[in-house]
Amino acid sequence: MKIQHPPAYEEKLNQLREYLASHGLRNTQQREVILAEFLRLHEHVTIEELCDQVRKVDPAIGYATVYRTLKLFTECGIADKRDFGGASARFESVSEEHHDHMICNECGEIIEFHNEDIEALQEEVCARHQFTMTSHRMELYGVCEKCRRARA
Amino acid sequence: MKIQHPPAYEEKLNQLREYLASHGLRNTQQREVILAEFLRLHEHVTIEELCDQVRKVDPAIGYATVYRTLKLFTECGIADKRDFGGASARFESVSEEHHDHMICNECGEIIEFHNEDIEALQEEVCARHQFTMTSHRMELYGVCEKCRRARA
DNA sequence: CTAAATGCAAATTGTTTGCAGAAAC
DNA sequence: GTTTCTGCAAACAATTTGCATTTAG
Repeated sequence: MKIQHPPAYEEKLNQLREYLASHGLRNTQQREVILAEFLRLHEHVTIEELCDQVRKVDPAIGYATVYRTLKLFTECGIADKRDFGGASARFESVSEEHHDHMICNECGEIIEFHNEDIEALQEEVCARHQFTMTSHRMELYGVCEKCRRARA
Repeated sequence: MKIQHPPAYEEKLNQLREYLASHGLRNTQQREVILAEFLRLHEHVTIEELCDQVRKVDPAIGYATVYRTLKLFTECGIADKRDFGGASARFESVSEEHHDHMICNECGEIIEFHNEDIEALQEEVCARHQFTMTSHRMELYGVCEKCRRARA
């Protein structure tokens, strides 16, 4: 049985292997499984969600390994740790195009968006404060269209 | 000995009392102490920082009470829970003028700013997605002027 | 009086770590 | 072979909760 890999898998796997090689670290089955399932899952995954998914492929993989592996992914630029108020942190895969989030307070839906004008203004604000920005996050909280309708 | 109260204390205390009254809750000494010290402390306080401060006034007040009280403050619109990556959450007092934050990755300094143009664009983005925004947060991470100089 | 609030300690939850055995290189 | 990695369980840290006691209304 041939395993179906998610779209960017090969590319990210190479990225991972390069990082491991150049840091004297080793590649393992677990890391490949976690990478595949991480990429397969919809964005903004919780460790717990990811763990559940990973265990469908290999039930022996433990929480600690998933935590350690996601930390590794973050270091090598594959994943990004995000944190929307909820109890546990969320991770998403790093993509070329940066985006921000709208979060529905009612159903929890997360909508991504990107706005070049806002980004430009952020740069401007930083320049004014002599601040060298390396990253940013913006989250808009509220009620999504669906929930607003459901209310009425 | 007359206790010196922080600036907005009377106003916020009224706000608190109104909320308590209208919800069948009771006002207590502890709540007033915590309110006073919360307002006195610089913004973006950790529960632990606040607890230490509160205990200078009344050493018997416990962590649990501070936690419970800040949750209460959040509900009645006096405090706002923020969360910049660090281990524990931070609270700041709700002020009329909304602001966002720049956080220095090196020294941890938190700089506040406000930009009307960005706010307007956020509204625009929401409108486009039929999203009803109730609040938002924006954080710019990077290196502040002081640290950048220290590097060179 | 009565219901709500407090303080304590124990419980929970998310995350990290130490260590013996397993797996990469 | 040697060193890193894994899985487990124990350790940790932040936060919450149960309960007997105190206190506000």
